[in-house]
Amino acid sequence: MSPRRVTLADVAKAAGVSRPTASLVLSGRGRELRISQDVEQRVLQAAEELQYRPNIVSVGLRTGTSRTIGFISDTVATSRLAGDMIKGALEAARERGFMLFIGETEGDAELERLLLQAMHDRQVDGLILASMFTRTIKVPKTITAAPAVLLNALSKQPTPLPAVLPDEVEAGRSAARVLLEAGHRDGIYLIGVGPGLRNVPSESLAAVERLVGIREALSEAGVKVAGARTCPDWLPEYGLAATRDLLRTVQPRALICFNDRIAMGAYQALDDFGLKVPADVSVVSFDDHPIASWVRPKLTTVALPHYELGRKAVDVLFTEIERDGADGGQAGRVYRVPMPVRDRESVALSPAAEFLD
Amino acid sequence: MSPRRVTLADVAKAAGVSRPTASLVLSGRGRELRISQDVEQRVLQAAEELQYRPNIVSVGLRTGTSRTIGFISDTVATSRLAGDMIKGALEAARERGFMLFIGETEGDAELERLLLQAMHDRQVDGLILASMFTRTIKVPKTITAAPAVLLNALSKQPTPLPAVLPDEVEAGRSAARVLLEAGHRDGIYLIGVGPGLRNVPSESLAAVERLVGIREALSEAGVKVAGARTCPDWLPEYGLAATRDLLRTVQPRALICFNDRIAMGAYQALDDFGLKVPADVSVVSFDDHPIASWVRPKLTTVALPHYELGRKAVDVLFTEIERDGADGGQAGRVYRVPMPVRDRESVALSPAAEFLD
DNA sequence: TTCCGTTGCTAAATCGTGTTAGCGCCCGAT
DNA sequence: ATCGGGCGCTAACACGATTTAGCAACGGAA
Repeated sequence: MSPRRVTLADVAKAAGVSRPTASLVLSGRGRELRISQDVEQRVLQAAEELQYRPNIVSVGLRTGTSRTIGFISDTVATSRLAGDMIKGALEAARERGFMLFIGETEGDAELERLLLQAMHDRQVDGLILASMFTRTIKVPKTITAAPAVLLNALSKQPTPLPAVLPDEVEAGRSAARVLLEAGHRDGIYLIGVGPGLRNVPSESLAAVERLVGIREALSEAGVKVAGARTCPDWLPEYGLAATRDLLRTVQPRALICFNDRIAMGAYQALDDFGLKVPADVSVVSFDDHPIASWVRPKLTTVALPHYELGRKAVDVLFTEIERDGADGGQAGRVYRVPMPVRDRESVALSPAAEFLD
Repeated sequence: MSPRRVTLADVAKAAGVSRPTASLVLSGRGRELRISQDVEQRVLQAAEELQYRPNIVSVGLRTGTSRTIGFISDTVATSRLAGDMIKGALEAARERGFMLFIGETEGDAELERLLLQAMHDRQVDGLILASMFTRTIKVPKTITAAPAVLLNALSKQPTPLPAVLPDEVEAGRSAARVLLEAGHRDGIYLIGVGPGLRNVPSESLAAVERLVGIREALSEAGVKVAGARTCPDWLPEYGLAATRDLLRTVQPRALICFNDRIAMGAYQALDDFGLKVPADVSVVSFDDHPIASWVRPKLTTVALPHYELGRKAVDVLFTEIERDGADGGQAGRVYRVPMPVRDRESVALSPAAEFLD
C-alpha cells in the first residue's frame, strides 16, 4: 500500500555507519559515548533527509513501553461535562508525546477486567481510572501491573494509588464566601442536604465535603445556616419540591443549592412564589453545568474543573511513571484541584450590606 | 513491580515443546501442519494454566498490526451528542478485540498531521476521521498509510475513502411524513431554510439534503410547502426571530424546523403569539438534541443516530482493512445511516384528518 | 539394501530498535 | 619493540512473537 517505512537501518546506511551508532546518536547518547562530531552530523542529516521516525512498536518491544496511557472510565466519554476530563487528559498526554487509549466499563466489572487486560497486552505505560461522578470505586487488583491514578474517585479498599479530586471542601467555602461577601448573614438556607452532617448521604463525597466547607466558612464569619431541605436525588424535580416546601414556612434571603440541577428546581419554585432572583433571593450553586449559563438570571456557581482534573491526572500519572517502583512515601496521596467560582447574575447584595463600608 | 509476564517461551517449556510449535498450536494452524493431538493438548493446557496472553506489541512488530484503530476528530469527544459516536465506535471495536486511540485536532491542520504521525508510529490498523457536524473536510494525504473511513464528513477533494453519514434526505422525508400521516396538507411552513433549493447555504449538507427529502415526500403526496423563513445560523434566537416574522403575516398549521435549537426559538415565538403546541400548530424538527425531551410539550424530532454512526464507521473500516489493497470497486462509497423518528408530543392530528378513514 | 515419502517437530530468520561488551587503531611511555 | 590506555565505532544479543525451510525417524516399496 504505502512505501515502506524508513527504518534506522536506512538511516545508518545513508550515513555510512552501523545501526547501533545511528541509534546512539539519535537517542542523544552520542556525546557521552564519544561519537565523533563528523559521524553525529552525518547521522542527523540522514535522519532528517529520510524523514526518519522511530517505530514505536519496536521500541516498545525492546523497552517495554508504548508511549501510551489508558483512560478507563465508567461512562465519561459520553457525557458533555465529564468529556472535558478526557480532553484535559488528551492534551496533557499529547504534550508529552503520549497517546490515549480509552475504554468505558459501564460499571461492568468483567468488562473492566477485559479492558485492563487489553491495555496491558498493549503495554500501556500507565492507567487512569476515572469516574463520571465523584465517588468511591472498587479498584481491580490487576491494576498493579502498571502505574495508575484514580480520577474523580477514591478507592473503597486502602490502596497505594494516588487520586485526583475536585476540592469540594474549598468549593463549599467559596460558595459561602460568595454570599458573605455580598453581605448575607441571615436567611441562608441549603437545598439538597443539611443542615447538619447527619443529614447527608455519607456515600456522596461531594455532599459531605461541600457541606463541611459551607459550615466552616459561615461559622468563621459567625453566621449560622438558617435551615435546610434535603433532596432524595439531586434532580430538578426534587429541588423544586424541596424549595416549595421551604417557602411555605419561611422567606429565605439566600439559597445554597447543592448542584445546578437542584438550582433549576429552586428557580422554578421561587418563580411560583413570586420571588425574584436575585432581588429577593440570592442563589448560589455547584457544578457549572451548561444549563447554568442558559437560565435567566444566569446562575452563579462553583465549577467542577473537569478539564483541569483530566490534566492533573496525567501530570500525577507521569510522576508515578517516573519514580516507578521507587516508593517516595507518596503512596495513596490525594490531589485536590481547585473549583473556581463562576460569578454570574444570581447573587445580589444583601440589604444589610448597605451598612458595610 | 509486577511478576514478569508469561511468554510463549514459558508455555513451550511447560508443554515440553519448542516455541514455534506452541505458536502454531495457539494460532490454530496446528491441525493443518499436522501437530499431534498429544502435543496440541499439552500446549493448550499449559497456556491455560499459565494464563498465557500474547504480547500484542510483539505480534505487532512481527506482523505490522496492532489491533488498534485511531479515531481522530475535530472535537467530538467533548460534545455530549457526538460523544455517542465515540461510544459506538468504542463498542464495535471492542467486540473485535480492538482498542481505540483518540485524538482531537480542534481544526488545526498541523495538529492533525502530528496526530496522524503519532498513530502511524504506533502502527494503527485503520483510521476514522470524524467531524462533529456533518460537513466536508480536507483529507490529509498522509492518511493513505492505513485504511481509513470518514465519519459524519465528506472529502473536499475526490478520494477513494468511504464515508459514513446520516441519511438526511430520508430524514427530511420522515419529517414530512410525520405531518402527512397526522393529516396535515395545508399551512406547512419551514423554519431554517427554504422554501426552495435556492434558499439554502450550499455548504451545509444537512440543510440541502433535509430540504430535498421534505420536498420529495410532500410533493409525492400532492402537498406544497406553504412558505418558509431562513435563519442565518441554526440557533434559538434566529429561530425565534424567523418564526415571529412568519406569525406576523400568517397562521401556520405546522412547522418543520431544521434543527432542535431553531425549534426552541419557534416554541417561544408561538407562545408569544398565544399559539399552543400542538393543538394550534404542530412542530417537527431534526437532531434529537437532549433539549428536545426537556421542553414541554416534548419535541417530535428526527434523530441524528450518533451511536450507530460510530458503530457503522468501525464496521466499514473493518471491511476496508480486510480487503486492504484489493480494490473491490467500492472506492469512495458513501454509507447512509437511517435517522429514526422520535415520536413525542409536538404533533397533533390536523382538523382535516377527521375526514380520513 | 537403498531410496523415497510421510509424519511431526524444530532451527533459524525476521520484524525494528536498544544496549552491552569488546575490537582495532593510534599514541605515548617504558 | 612492547605494552598500556584512551578513542571511536561495531558485533552480537535481546525483546516476544511468526513463519519458512528443513531435519530426524520411520515405514513401505523397489
